[in-house]
Amino acid sequence: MTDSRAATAAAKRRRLTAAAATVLHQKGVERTSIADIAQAAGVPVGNVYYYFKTKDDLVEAALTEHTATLDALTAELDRLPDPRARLQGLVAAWVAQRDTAARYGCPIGTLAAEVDKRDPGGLDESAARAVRRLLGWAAEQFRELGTEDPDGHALTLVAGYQGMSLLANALREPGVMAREGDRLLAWLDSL
Amino acid sequence: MTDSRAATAAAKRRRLTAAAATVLHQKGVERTSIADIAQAAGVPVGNVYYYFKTKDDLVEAALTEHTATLDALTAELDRLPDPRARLQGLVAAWVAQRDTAARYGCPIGTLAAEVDKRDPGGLDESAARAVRRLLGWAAEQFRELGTEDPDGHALTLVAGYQGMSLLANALREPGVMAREGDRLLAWLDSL
Amino acid sequence: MTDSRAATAAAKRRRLTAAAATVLHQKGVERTSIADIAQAAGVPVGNVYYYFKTKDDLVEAALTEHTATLDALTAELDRLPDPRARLQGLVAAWVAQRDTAARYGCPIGTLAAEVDKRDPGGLDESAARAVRRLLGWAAEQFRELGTEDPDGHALTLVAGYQGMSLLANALREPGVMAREGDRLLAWLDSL
Amino acid sequence: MTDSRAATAAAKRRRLTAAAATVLHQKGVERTSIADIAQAAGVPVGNVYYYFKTKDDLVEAALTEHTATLDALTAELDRLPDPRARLQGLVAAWVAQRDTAARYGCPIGTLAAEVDKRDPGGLDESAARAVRRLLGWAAEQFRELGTEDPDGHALTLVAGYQGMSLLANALREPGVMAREGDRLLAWLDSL
DNA sequence: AATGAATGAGTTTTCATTCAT
DNA sequence: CATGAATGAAAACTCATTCAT
Repeated sequence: MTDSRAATAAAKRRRLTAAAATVLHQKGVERTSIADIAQAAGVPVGNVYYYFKTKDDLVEAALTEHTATLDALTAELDRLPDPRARLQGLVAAWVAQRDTAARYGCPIGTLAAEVDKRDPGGLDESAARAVRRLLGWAAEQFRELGTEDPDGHALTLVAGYQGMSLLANALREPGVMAREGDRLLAWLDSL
Repeated sequence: MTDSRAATAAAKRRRLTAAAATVLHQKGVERTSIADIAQAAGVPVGNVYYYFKTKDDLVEAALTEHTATLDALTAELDRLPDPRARLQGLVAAWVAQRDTAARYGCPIGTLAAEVDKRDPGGLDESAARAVRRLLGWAAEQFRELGTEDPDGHALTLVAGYQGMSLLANALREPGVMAREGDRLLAWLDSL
Repeated sequence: MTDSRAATAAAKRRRLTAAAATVLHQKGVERTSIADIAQAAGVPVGNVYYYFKTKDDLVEAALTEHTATLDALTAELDRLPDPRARLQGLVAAWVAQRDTAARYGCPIGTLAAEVDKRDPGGLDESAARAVRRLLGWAAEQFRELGTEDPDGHALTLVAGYQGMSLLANALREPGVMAREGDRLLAWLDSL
Repeated sequence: MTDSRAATAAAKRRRLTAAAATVLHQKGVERTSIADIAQAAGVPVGNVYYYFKTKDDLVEAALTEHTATLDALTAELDRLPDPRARLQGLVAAWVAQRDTAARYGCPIGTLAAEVDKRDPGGLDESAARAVRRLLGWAAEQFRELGTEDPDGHALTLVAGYQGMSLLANALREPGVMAREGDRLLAWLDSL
């Protein structure tokens, strides 16, 4: 009935969003065609536009998806009692993703960089929001930790992550993630 | 005759390289057409192919150009007697470029990220080389400074730069460069 | 039950027809999508096809609707005792619509012109019929007036209307309607 | 050499313009694809964009072409000593085109009507200019004739032409052109 | 070497129409 | 009857690359 239809439709939208998140991350926004995403989602090209009016909408959905993934991770970490442990858990998660990072970079970072070159239209803001979400969570942990200038520390942490992801990617060396990850862990310990 | 021809030709190649470096940085590789670069260089489109066989060649030239700019900077810094001062001079130069970084990101970093998504063909290697050049110079300074693990320190420094550039760009806030720049300076002082 | 259903269905059909008449006039046949008409009528897109098998059918309905509007006007004018007064009433009605005409042209005229370019299929005939209806009514008035060649006079009158509507529209000047309307009134007076 | 190349290029542009003028008139702006025009001109589709950046540019070129045709006609008529004869020559030319008008309408009139529905972008102005050119020439003749309100008379003449073209087209009856043409000739005689 | 012009494949987007429920 | 969803065929436009002089 309407229900099963709706369920199918919602599922398809989700499939498209997931496909967009994955493919855009791996191939980059400009090198990914709508057809690529459609194929990855198992949806006919023409039908994609029923769910997303423009390619930019798909990029935005991908950004939102990556943000949601991040939210799920931080929600999980929020269950830890110690803010320092939470931050270290985050770093550990980053390092755990080292192969992906070395191959494709950080999803949010690379998307933000690409989106920045696109015609203005609010996409930059979506990317900035994703980044701020991460910064905000980190700052909250530093605040709970009692660190002075929690925003500054959050910036340092996230910049460290983006920098190590970019270098790992440029050099195709997952080891960079491990090395810098360790340094960040030690730094967090020292606070 | 041959000389002036050669001079003209060399000049054109240089103009094209410079234009490529600028435009590719500002608009991104995928959003820049050969015609864009040709126009910026004041060279007819058809003529570009006498100097660069493919678009990838132009990207490579741009990468080389940015590396050369970096080389000029480090050569300048090499005249300082103190390795610490040299590293701090580098950071100061980065911070001085904060508006550009906030607008377009670090040239080498953004190009490396974009190049990574392109079809394989050695371009990645060019980007990696540019990154390694910077890492190498920094490591040398740390070595002269007597720091243990100079490579690791270089990695940390450059990752810090790439991270702060990316965040400044994503957030469109030059202030990020200043803030993190100060932190890097303090860190160098503490070594 | 069946009655109210039928009533609802008939109402929907009427809403669609009215929406088609308005939107097709304002946006033009080719620039109007079925979705546009559906939305203007408050009917789900998929449902439109229960009432109109093709887009051409909707265009035809719009043409019929505009003809009906015209019929209502001429029926009203038919109550005037003097045929000359009826014709002048018609001209007055045209002039009263001058802003709409300057913005979108005469509905029947613009639709006829567009329909003429579409694949053959009887639509032309619908447009021609609408035009002939107007010509016929006018000719009848001229006949009652005792004018010689009433068909010719009708042609002159309607051509005058179509011409002034087209010019008013092309120049976006409602004043054209007033100016030529006055001339037509004087002409009718002179007969 | 460059010359023959340039000649070829200019010729191609002319061919495209002529093809655009013809095809857009016959099939209408919205029903004509770039491929249609390219084919009519014997030019590969992709190459069209070297000469005309957008479809709108092609429409504008067609409008200009039709205006040029009109200019050629009026220039010819300008050689007649009597302004009344010039105006009657214009009407005669219209009537001579009656089959085309009955089949496709007046080029300028139909283009103006279609262009009016397109996204704004100056095309309306091009159409209005074409119409004003005709109006201006006619007004000049009436002025020389010593008629009072030459602008008004010009409007009446051109509106008459547009109206009869539209009706002839809608009814597919070239006879309308002849009939109304005769009336216009008589009217000019009576002034 | 220089250069305006050509080419053809690819991309995003729109839409009339159909279908499954 | 109702309706959200599907589909596939265009269409406009872009561009790296090549070619004829």
